[in-house]
Amino acid sequence: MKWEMMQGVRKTPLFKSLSERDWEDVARYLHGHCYPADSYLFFQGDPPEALYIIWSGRVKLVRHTDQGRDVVVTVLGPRQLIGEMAIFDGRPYSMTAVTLEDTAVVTITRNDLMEIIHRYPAVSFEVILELNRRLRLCNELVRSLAVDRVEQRIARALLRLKDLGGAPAPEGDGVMIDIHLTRQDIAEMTGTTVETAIRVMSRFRKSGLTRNYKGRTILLDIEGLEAIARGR
Amino acid sequence: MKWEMMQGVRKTPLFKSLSERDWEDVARYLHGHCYPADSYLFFQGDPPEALYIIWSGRVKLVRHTDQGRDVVVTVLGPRQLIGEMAIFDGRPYSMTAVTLEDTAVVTITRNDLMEIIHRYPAVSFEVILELNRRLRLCNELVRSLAVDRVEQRIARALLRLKDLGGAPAPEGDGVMIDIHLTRQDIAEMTGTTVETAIRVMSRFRKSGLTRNYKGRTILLDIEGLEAIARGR
DNA sequence: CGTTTGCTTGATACGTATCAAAGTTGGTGG
DNA sequence: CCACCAACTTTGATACGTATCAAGCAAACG
Repeated sequence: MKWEMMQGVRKTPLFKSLSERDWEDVARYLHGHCYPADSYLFFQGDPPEALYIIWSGRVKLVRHTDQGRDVVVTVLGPRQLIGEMAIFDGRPYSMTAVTLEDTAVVTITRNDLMEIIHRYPAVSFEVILELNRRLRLCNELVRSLAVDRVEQRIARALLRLKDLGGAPAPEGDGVMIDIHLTRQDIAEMTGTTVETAIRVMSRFRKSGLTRNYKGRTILLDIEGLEAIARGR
Repeated sequence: MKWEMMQGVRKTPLFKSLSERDWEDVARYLHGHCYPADSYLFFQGDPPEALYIIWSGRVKLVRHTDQGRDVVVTVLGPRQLIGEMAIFDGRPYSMTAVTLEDTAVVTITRNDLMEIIHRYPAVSFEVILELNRRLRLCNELVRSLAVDRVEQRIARALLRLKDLGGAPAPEGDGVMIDIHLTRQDIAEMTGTTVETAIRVMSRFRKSGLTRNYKGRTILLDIEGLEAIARGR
């Protein structure tokens, strides 16, 4: 595995508190992999094999339902973990992980991770913090789905995506969400249908809140979107 | 604190793997408290003081929104933890905890718990498993809110409540949900309004799926409810 | 008791899903 | 370079589920 990649992983919250010596021990368990866009890291229902740490690229986590409709629970980027849940309790992955772009990851097998956790309490504590973070985000999502209208939920989703994949807009001003997402993805993130997502998005565009640029969305009026996210 | 209470807490997943000696050490940090029905353990926004372990009774966790509407994220019963999230990352409680009945709890202050976690890795691992469980439930809730109709969500909620507070029906057959919940609570659990919750509940009753008994709900046709929960 | 709290029903309005069809874009191979 | 195909986007018409508003009723309670 490339050296820079190792250094990146070493600075991950999960491992940052390890001493140099302990880190060298842990590093032996790491493996590097690359995936092209639109490939699957694992499927919902698969037995948990490994923990993934994203090095570069983005991955979406999709929850499938009995009858067709999917829910995109979250999109993850560099330094974030995938598959922790299944790893710890040993039950099958509860979602499918799909790359949105070319993606490089570092993996640790379930057995190795378990060993690491029991050997290094500091890692264990970081895991607790990470699960906590996820739980807070998830609760927020529940609240939003329960009480907000589609318009608010989409505004919220855009703002969240800006934090994850925001970059200065390539021309003019605003912040570009540099992640390839279809309207279908946005619909599935916000629990609505493609058509409704499209209608809302173009309403945003016509109001000057956003702009499109080569398939990406540029946020022009963050405050305006925040006002909508809060409910007008 | 009463001895039987201590024994109960000792058998909690969190502590069950401790040796007798370690347990005696940990037990010094525990405190017992009692609350009448409809009282508050803490409010959303309060700084995190303590972890609560329910000894008897039920507690609901409510998330307040900026403009009035609330969401009941979950209902918890004996042996379950409350407040872990806030404890670990130190941020304010993200929800309000309200007792639904007379409730006895055991508490551990934040500082003490942190110390315990760092001293006993086994406890730490149990915490990870518990957060995991919560996260899975939360994701399931997200999926349900995103794609299911109110009828399905309420059916699901009833089935979940049965697992939490189910008891053989006192007369006739069926399973009684022995938790005092208003229609308002059910509405807030499923992200709908009182009126709609009432309409759905009485439709269930008229179809012979449920029955009312002194303010409690008795589930008569579990399979029928499961069919609705899966979407007809 | 009167008052509060929770339950119930009905009429109406609005948001969103659904179905249908056409326009747009990007990529592939001839 | 163009033609073509598939995937994605867009718009419109309509139907349905649910929220909202309004009012009456029952049970619990101080």
